[in-house]
Amino acid sequence: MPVSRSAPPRPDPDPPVSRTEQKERTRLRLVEAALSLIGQGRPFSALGLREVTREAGVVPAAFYRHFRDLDQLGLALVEMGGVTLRRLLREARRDGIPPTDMLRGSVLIYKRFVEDRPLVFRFIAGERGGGSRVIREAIRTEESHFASEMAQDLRAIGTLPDLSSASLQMICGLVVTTMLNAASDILDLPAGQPKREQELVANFVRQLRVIFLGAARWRER
Amino acid sequence: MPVSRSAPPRPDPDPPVSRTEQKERTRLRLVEAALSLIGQGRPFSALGLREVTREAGVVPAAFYRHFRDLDQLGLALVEMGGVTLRRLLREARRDGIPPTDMLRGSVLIYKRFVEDRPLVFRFIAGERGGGSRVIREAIRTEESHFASEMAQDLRAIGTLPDLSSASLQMICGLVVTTMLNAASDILDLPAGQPKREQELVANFVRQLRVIFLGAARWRER
DNA sequence: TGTACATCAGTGAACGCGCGTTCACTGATGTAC
DNA sequence: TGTACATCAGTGAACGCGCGTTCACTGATGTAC
Repeated sequence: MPVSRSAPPRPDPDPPVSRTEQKERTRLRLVEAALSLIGQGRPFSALGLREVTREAGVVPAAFYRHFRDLDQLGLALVEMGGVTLRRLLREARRDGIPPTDMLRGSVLIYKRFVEDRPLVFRFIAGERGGGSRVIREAIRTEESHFASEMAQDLRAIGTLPDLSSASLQMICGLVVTTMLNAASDILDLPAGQPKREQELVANFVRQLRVIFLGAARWRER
Repeated sequence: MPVSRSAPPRPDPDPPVSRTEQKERTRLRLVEAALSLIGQGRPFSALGLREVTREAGVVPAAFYRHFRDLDQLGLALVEMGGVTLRRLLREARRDGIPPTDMLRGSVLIYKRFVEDRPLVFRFIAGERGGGSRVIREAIRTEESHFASEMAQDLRAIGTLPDLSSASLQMICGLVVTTMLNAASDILDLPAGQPKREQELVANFVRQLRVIFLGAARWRER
């Protein structure tokens, strides 16, 4: 396919990739290779280094330019999960939540996130209980940060004004585990069962409703 | 150590082990070897067949006399978990629960079970989200049976009489995930931190209280 | 009860294979002058 | 701008090792007569 001789020099047909940039890309490919294998149903804790590099299309030794071992790659995935969750909150805050059905609104935002980055959620929900110790701990930390932020947001919009911060945190913790559990259930559905999926979502909404009903009646001491 | 010559023939010094009996014992040793490795912090999904047989003190090939592969051994562990949970309910039923502080009473029974068979709980809590598909599904099934049974018990003792069976089931589902999550947290505590542990248990009790408060206010439709 | 044969749980050796890690390398990108 | 050298992300080959699985076996338990 001949190219017009008189074409002006395009600024960046193949934009000059700096070394750091190139490195960053490879790193990302490793991370996404791991996610892709998780997506094929393999638990992260059972992945092999060679398996990941193969999927990423690099030679095994290249792995070590980016991570000391698989646990370190796992921690990068935890970090991604944390970023995703924080984006979720930010988006919910920005949109404002329809006060008429705040709960269902939040769940729909959440559902969109889970469907958007299903593999990250599968990773988090999967390794939360069953990964290596260091990864479990990292996920716990991320979860509790998320719960704290959620508690702050609830406080800011004046939900449950009578609760102490500690109680609000405790309740958000409960919400978070319920959320992650729901994600895990939804992701395990065989594709193309919208009926089952709606049921699961409805059940999830009901569970959250129970929690918030209880929270509203909660009395300190 | 000399033995009295006139000792009557003891009935079963080394009781005659039938072949089936012996086989059953070896099978149990395999199962417990897997549990022991889990107890050393390794996720079940990352265990190897040779690793398990080594721990059990048999030759690798012997494994195949008992299980087709590791997944089948995993299913045996799920089964054990189910049995443990059912025992838990039975015991709670038998003891009757002090009506004054039913919730804390139940939690203490639960805590005893978790401490009694920590490895089974670690396995369940760990593979629930992150194991192979077949094991995840088996655990889900076990969980939902447990939730149903719990719902029946609640109905029988007249708790939450106004709720439909579906709602009761939904709420028990929430209770079960909260329970398993608490088990996972408690088991990850470094040993000898009774203070942290009490906190976790207290938090767990509070979360259940919130759920039951909410359940009491729940109105169908 | 005693004997001869069948069963089969567990053995031990062997297999081919993919694993994680190391190493010296190469060649494109970056830097100094 | 041009040149000479430094850096270092990714390569390819090699290593020793433990893996899962197979196989013919052995010897104690079980069964038939």
